[in-house]
Amino acid sequence: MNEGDRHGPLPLPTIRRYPAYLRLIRERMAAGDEEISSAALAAALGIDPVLARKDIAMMGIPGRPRWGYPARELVEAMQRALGWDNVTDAALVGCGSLGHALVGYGGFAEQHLSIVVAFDANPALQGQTVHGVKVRPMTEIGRLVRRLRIRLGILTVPDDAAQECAAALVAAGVKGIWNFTSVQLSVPDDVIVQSVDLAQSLAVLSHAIANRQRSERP
Amino acid sequence: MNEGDRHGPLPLPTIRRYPAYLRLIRERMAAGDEEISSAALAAALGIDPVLARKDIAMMGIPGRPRWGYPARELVEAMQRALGWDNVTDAALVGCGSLGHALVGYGGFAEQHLSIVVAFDANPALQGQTVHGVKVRPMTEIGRLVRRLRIRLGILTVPDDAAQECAAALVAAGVKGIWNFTSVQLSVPDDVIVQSVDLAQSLAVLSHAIANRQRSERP
DNA sequence: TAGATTGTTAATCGATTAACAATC
DNA sequence: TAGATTGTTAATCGATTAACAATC
Repeated sequence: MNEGDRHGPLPLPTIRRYPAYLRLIRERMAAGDEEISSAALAAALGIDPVLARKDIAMMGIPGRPRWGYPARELVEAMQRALGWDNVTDAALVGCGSLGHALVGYGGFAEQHLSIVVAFDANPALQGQTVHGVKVRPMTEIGRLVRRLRIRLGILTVPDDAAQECAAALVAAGVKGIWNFTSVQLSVPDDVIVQSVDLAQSLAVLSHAIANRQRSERP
Repeated sequence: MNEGDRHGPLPLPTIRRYPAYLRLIRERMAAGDEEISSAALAAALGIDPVLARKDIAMMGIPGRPRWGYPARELVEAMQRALGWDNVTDAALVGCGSLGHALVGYGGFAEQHLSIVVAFDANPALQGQTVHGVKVRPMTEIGRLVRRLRIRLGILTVPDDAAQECAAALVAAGVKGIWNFTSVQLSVPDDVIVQSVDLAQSLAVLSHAIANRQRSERP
């Protein structure tokens, strides 16, 4: 069955693989390829080729047996699915070292994400410029986010300020929050929170290391 | 069935929830509580209480009907499962802005992770001190990591240096790599890679935002 | 034609949820 | 005792893998 532009929400694991597919396809296009096989995509991600084909089928892009899939169409469809066909303006709240790192990270351009304002509670930072972005006081979140019609907030404040800042972003009309704190934010149903939890990630790694060691010399 | 100290690898979703459980239990202990119910744990994480009970059953800690689970025992068992009962020394490779942010991040102390050396290819950084950690040239990875018996490497270099640095860490005896690049590292079977992929996380968020918008005004 | 690759349907697997029994 | 909470077994659900047909 070809669902074509069904435009419904896609399975999360599929979505998570799209950026890696995109990276590889762009590389291959730069090298002159116009078509790419599910085997090539799968090899790059370390997954089974059928899985790659399923992920592609979700977008309704047909492939040609013996040739593979049209690279350009794949890129366009994946970018559309991810909302990366337009630039998304974002507001960063919290200009500590992690906030600095995110503003300075060049990789977001590829994902059409652009941090256009930054906020911090520290008066010493206010007015300063971080990688071309001016730091404003927290009290201006409402006014500026609303005026710039920003839909995405990036939260890199200390844990104890997280809920309060999230509320300010939501009140200003943000529709999604990229949460780098370890607080479970409470927001209205129509706002989406995506958390990057370093403790979670580290837990998986250290559990695996600790466990291997135990089984090797018990 | 009570599996007790089975010490086998636990399901990943369970492991990922342990840090959040730990955070809450420590808070409640600080407030004087000595027992905690599965309902309290579940509420803090936004999950079903049975799921919390299953996660606890994995460690073989019995609870008391009408009382809950013994807080201290939970903390000890979870820390043991995560390998957080001892301090883990780590080496950081790549002192760009993200590397700086990680060295400066205070939260790792809670997880008994300690960054004890840092490396960078930039001669201008070498010899400088970042939050008390001296930056060394890349060429010393082998010697120092081996001498300090470091088992965990943190990779925060540009993508094109990632595989090379990973190989150096592995050659020096590292057993796990916390990978902040977007490269799929190839390492021997006995080395574990845990990746923090910001593009993946952002993809989930922007897909959700883009999708809601489409369904609201189609 | 032969062969590589896509596409589809069924089986498996793991995690979560539901239902209910056991216990303090 | 009554009631809250733990503990266990079965059902559901989603994603991946396996098997095989279709197609250029």
